[in-house]
Amino acid sequence: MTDISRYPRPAVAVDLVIFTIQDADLRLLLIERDRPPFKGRWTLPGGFVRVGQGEDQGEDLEVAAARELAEETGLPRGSVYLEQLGAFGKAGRDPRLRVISVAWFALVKPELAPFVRAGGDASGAAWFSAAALDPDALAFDHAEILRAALARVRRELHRGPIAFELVPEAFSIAELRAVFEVILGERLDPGNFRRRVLRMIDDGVLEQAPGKRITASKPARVYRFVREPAGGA
Amino acid sequence: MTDISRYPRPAVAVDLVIFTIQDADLRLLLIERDRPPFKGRWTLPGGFVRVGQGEDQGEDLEVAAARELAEETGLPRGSVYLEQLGAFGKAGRDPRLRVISVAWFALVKPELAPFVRAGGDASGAAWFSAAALDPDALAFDHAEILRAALARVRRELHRGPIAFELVPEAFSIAELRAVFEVILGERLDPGNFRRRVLRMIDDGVLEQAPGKRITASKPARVYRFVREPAGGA
DNA sequence: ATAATAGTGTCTATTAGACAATATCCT
DNA sequence: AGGATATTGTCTAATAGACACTATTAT
Repeated sequence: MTDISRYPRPAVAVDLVIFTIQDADLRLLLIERDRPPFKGRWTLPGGFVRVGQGEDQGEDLEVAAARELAEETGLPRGSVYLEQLGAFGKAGRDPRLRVISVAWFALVKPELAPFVRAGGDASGAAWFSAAALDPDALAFDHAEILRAALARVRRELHRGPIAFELVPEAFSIAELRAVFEVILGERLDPGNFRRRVLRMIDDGVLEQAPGKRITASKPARVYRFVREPAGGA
Repeated sequence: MTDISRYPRPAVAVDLVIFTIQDADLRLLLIERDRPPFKGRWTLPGGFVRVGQGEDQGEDLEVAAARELAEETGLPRGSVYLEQLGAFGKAGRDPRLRVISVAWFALVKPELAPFVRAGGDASGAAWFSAAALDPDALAFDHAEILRAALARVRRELHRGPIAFELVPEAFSIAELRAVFEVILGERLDPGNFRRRVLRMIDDGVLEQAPGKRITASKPARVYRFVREPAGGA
């Protein structure tokens, strides 16, 4: 307890569970490892937190997460929702050395997803269907992290802004419902779901947006978040 | 990206927000710092994660939290509820060196609280009323951690096991209601609250316990969690 | 007897959910 | 015209909340 700078320290990393919606499917971005350990296996994108020397203490934890997010996706900072999941720090989770990872989940709006450099590139990054993927195929303890992320997203879907971060600026009720359905993994009644959304309009959370969404049949109205608070009461 | 063991690393600590209920009041355990920085100020109990050398990677993150909890309270492991809050890692949060802290909250059952070595001891530990305490009086960024802990406990009070961890094994409905009231900071209707609890009996979550709770007037029935699942359906 | 708290009853409003029916637009 | 989806309507059950009332015990 005397000289705290003398004790051995763990490396600290940030790992990201980056979700998006594509083809009415919940997907996440994975990276193929090109070196041992777990060479050839898929992992969550991530990296080490930059820690300075002496006076400079380095970057904030959240800045590290945002930096990795920008590096891995190529998307501008602030354009993607980012929230901390928690710290994962079992001994031995990285066989090389002691690493404590702070995990985050990110939500990429579907219209941005095509700009993410993933796919045929040499980047080694690709989108995977969350439903089809076996978490245990991931390297390190990333299965545990992924499961926690899915549980968290499902749990907060009803209360928080999660669904709205996975839908375009202006969205139809059916599009929002599709996000709910694919995350929860169950069909929702269109009529009942519509009522829930309409109630948010009464509450001043949403408003009608200009334009309509062309579908296979009758076009649907589109909605968006209200920008300025309605200044009620 | 080549030799990951070469980069500077942060120190990693665990900090604890240890709650209990005493005198119908939500309290938390604080420690008075006996050295700079922040000498004489109060802080959340905590300590550094033990990281080994070479083969030995040291203790799990959760083990570190449980160890600190046992050390600071003197209570046996496993007797106190412990849950992770998240990682706090702003640069400069500890002026001495870069420290990333993983915060946890703990819930001490009221009948155990008297055994915690706090009070007149030389330990420098004491219980503080959560309502009366000004979080900004705490050292480091512990105000932020405390606020997050309070928000989390309030948010999960309705859904999770939190309230039941702050009440004796066998508890009256009024005692459980008092926990809700002191955490939420508002009065709850006794009749309506009772119905909520009774519904949990229908659901097989609670059952009547032997004995009664003596009050200033009419004694109250006491309840407890069911041990064996009711094996229904 | 009285105070105090346990416990019950009742009424209203809100919400979720199942499900049917109608409206509107594309092809 | 026919198919598909948006949109509306209706009914039931569950729940929260306000509030009045009764029952039981300590003093």
